[in-house]
Amino acid sequence: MKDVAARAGVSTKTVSNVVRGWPNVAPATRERVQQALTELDYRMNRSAQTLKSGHSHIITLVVPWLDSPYFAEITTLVMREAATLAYSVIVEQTDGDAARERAVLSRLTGQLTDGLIYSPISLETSEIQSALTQDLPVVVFGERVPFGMCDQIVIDNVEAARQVTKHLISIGRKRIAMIGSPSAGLPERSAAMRLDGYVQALTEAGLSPSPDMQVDVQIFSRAEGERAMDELLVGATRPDAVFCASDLLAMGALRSIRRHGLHVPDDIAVAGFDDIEEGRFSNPTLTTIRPNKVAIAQSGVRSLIDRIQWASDYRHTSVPPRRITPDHELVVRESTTR
Amino acid sequence: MKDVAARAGVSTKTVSNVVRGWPNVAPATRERVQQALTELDYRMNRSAQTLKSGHSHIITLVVPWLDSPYFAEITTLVMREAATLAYSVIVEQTDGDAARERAVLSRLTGQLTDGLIYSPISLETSEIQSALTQDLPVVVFGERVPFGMCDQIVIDNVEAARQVTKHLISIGRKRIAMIGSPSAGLPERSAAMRLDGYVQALTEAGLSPSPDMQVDVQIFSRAEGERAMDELLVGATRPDAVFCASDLLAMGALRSIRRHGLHVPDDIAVAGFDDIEEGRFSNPTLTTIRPNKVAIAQSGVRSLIDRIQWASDYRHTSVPPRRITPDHELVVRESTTR
DNA sequence: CTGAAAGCGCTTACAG
DNA sequence: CTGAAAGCGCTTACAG
Repeated sequence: MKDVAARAGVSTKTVSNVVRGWPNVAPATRERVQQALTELDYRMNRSAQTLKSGHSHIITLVVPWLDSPYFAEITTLVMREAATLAYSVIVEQTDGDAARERAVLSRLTGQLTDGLIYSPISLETSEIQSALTQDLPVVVFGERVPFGMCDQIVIDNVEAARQVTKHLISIGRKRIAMIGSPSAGLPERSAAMRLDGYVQALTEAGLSPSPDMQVDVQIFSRAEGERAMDELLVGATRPDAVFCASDLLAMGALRSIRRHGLHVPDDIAVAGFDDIEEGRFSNPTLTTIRPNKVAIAQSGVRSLIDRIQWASDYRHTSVPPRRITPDHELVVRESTTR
Repeated sequence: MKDVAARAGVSTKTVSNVVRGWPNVAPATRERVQQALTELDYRMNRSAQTLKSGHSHIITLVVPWLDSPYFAEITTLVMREAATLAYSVIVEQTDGDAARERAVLSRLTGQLTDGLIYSPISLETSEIQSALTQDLPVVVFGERVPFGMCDQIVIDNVEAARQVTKHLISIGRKRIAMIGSPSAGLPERSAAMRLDGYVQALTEAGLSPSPDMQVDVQIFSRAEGERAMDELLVGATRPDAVFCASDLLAMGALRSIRRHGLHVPDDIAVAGFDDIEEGRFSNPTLTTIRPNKVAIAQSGVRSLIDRIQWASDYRHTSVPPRRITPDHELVVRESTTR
């Protein structure tokens, strides 16, 4: 930058003004500086800019598993939205493990990141709370924190689960199981919400929820879905429908049912949750809940960047935490249609 | 750091020595500094460190699509390996679009990244070459650059395609089609390599490759796989086997075949490439080539970090480009087994 | 509209 | 083993 200034015969202040597109530079000066810039093939040193300005234009996205299709899709959309706002994205993976969720939080201040989009699975509210006192802007995806603690983006899991269960009832099923109820190994709050919605729908329809028909899992994976369905199929009463708390679980369930020589949906109807692309091509295609992932990603990124910019402009004032609830819809496919 | 130094009664040099774990600090001094560090809850300012040292400990991974299962799996593994070496990963997505692949390359110098793992799809060799003159360490995944241009990680696509095609021949198939041959819309070099291997295997077995049996695609997606299979099924001769250049294409092909009321593998055997987890649960499960993804990710990250450290230690010498070829294996599943 | 100068928080030869 | 000091490359009040 000093070289550019010398060549253009101005101070570095003016070069900086031109580079950053400030308006009050005389056209002739701007011209001269522009030329020097291109002649010297000037590239801004971002670490110097970051040091001085306090902003890296990098945000960090913390996800439990990037190779889970749902999170891969969300991550893609987050990156797309961040890119349009000129931010880069560092991705961190925790495997949903409490220790690693904690580690990521603890070593964040002073890192090269302006803020955090965080999808906790295992970490307790209190720990998240204390991490929030570092004055790094944070937006949380999901149900893991209570309302009012920080900005959060979360769909109405109870209502969505209720809808899909009602759909299973509406096609005449009576013995409706659920795979993916919460467990010690899976503290994910959304599992509990989805169980709530499922129980509500059954109760409203006069069907009594039975613990025998609810199988918990360690993780939302195909393998766990298959194992859980196996368990249901050796049980006393065979279900005629299964609501899976995620599409990945449903994929495993489909495989188990097939292995047992049964047919979907004739013998057992199957529904999932997430609307991953895989479910639009599986055999049979999968009925599911489609959360508005574009809205989730966009509102997450925008809330975060809002807060980053607000924090730097008005350090003294504070904005109350916001909660954004993207919409969702039931998508009916072959797995619940004759 | 100044505050810490004051509190411990030492210079910032000594604090820096302690923080960075340098050996030559007197135990008593170290002790005092450590205490001051914790009392003040000191966090290193990474942007200052980056500015001064020239290293951000961030690497950038450029992928065409993060929501493609293959790349999601690779990205996960890259991040895991980077984390063990204390590097963070910025992920950039290009959609396989030449303009965006170019953009990512052009705005890299001076960015907060120490190096690049790059998976080009569309960009011409010459353009990649010129970008390589920026002295940022780069490792390329895939076939897009000629040997010797830079470090690259690539499996033997020809041999792998040959193997899978030979397998289809070995189960008695005669009319073996291929989905995913290269096209203008899909300049991906690995598609060409896989076509080569397929043609070689047919020729060796005395079967003559026919252009009618090779359908190109715009992108390795489920939707394109379905479309391509539809095309094959309305053709003059119905294939009795299909080699798909990726598992995602195969997923689409399976759906098309099912829609046409045909059976896999009895009517048509199907094989893919990549071994994404989806193919271990699909109906039927999918025969495929399993590239050693752990090896790909690990050798990519290690080569890059090697080069980053080498570059800073011995600016004057140069290391010749390396080419690493991770192994692969054929995995036979239901889609090619009666 | 433009310049001179301080300073962001580190690292690192150079002395001692 | 430790300190004083320069400097990485920017940004930004403050003058003029």
